[in-house]
Amino acid sequence: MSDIPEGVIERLSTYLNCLIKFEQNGIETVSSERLGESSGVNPAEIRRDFTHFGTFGKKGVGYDVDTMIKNIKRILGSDEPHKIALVGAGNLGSAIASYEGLLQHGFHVAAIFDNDPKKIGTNIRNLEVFNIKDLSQILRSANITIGIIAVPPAAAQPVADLLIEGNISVILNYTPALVRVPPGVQLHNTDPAQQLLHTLYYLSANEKGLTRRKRSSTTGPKRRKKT
Amino acid sequence: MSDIPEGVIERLSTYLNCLIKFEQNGIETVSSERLGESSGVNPAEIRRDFTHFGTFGKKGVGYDVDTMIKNIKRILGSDEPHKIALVGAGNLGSAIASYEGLLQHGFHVAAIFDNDPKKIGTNIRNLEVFNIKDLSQILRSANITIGIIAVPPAAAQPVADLLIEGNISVILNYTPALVRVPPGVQLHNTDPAQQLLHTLYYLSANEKGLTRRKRSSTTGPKRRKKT
DNA sequence: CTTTGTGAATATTTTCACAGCT
DNA sequence: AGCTGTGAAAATATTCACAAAG
Repeated sequence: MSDIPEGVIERLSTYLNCLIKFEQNGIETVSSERLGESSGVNPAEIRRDFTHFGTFGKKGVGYDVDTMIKNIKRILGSDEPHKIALVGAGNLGSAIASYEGLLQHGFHVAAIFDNDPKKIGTNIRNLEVFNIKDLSQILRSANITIGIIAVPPAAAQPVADLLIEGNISVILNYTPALVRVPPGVQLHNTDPAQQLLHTLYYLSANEKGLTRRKRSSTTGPKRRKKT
Repeated sequence: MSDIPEGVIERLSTYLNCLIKFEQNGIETVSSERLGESSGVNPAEIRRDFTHFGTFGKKGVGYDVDTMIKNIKRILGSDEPHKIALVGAGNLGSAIASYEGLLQHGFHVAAIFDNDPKKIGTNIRNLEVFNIKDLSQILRSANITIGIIAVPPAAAQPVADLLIEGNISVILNYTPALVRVPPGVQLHNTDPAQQLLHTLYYLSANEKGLTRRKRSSTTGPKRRKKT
């Protein structure tokens, strides 16, 4: 039965962002066309995406913004809070710990780890920095399922191994290092260089006078023009 | 003639990363099968991806790692250096300025900007922090084409507007704010929350006992199992 | 014998276009 | 009138399978 394309899931979070924007502007109802404009996705595709999970719209009217936000959150699982272990208390780690976007979506940095004795025991955003030696143990006892690696690249794999030992489900790797994980663990690499590499291709195509364009969003929904 | 699928371009940078790893390990030749193992892409697809740009392999042998790295870099355009304007000299900005991965791929932070008088004039990584008021002007005179937004969310759109005024081609937005850009500017949102949202779906699917798995890489190559 | 490059076959995703509901 | 939900069509992408090349 249910085999939902990955693209659908990715677009869902794009829709969610747009819907939240609509909500903030006091808009209570949107048509797939309106949502299409703001998300850059074809309206028919939006409607079909939704039908994978049920029928949410009112014919002749559209979708209720509030309800749809709740629906998508429930589908994705962001209607419940999720705990994050943040490894690395440097600049990047501090930035992530203070990141508003995470809280807004129910993500909660539950513990910060580092191996630097000068940092261990200090506080970042009201959270004590723990010794990385205790990572696996704390992970298990606090039932944390998401880990963010924000350490120097050389330490990425050892940290990943500790997270895995602690029974992590999702790893966000902010390091340029290639990290290996066993099946069953979701790895997401978030390397600015990698992201920029794609765009370069389209950049040089433009300079050569070819037309090539890309709308975008995080971990981008794929978009190309029809014939 | 040339309409190269976006997926191909994305996979290219994945291959590049794998090839660089091979190179570091002293491996001089790879077959599409080997590259497939390490990148998680079907060997036939890799071969077809390459044929979009020419024929690079030796039958019975495979691909020369070194040559292939050069080829992909040339195709993407990362064989030449690219200048970046970094906006925001806080924790995140500092982390990005020190990011090794950027340099490795020929990206070079050419100027840092902030609006905080306490930060303007200080140095990060040997780079003076400039007043954001001068952003557009410096952008144009230094011919900088890539901008990274690492400021508080509320400032994201105004900063984007300044970048656009400075004739930017690519914007990497590290803010959870939705940023609007005119056609002709490539926008990439890099919001950890957004990235985590996708993974949640697969997480809860697992908890429900369904099998659902995802290999990954930055701005993920799509992978699903065949019938 | 190994591995590429590619026509042909499959599979998947996107889009059209419209019946049907409000 | 206005917009959803969806069969059917079109467009894309992936994979097979094998001839040709070293």
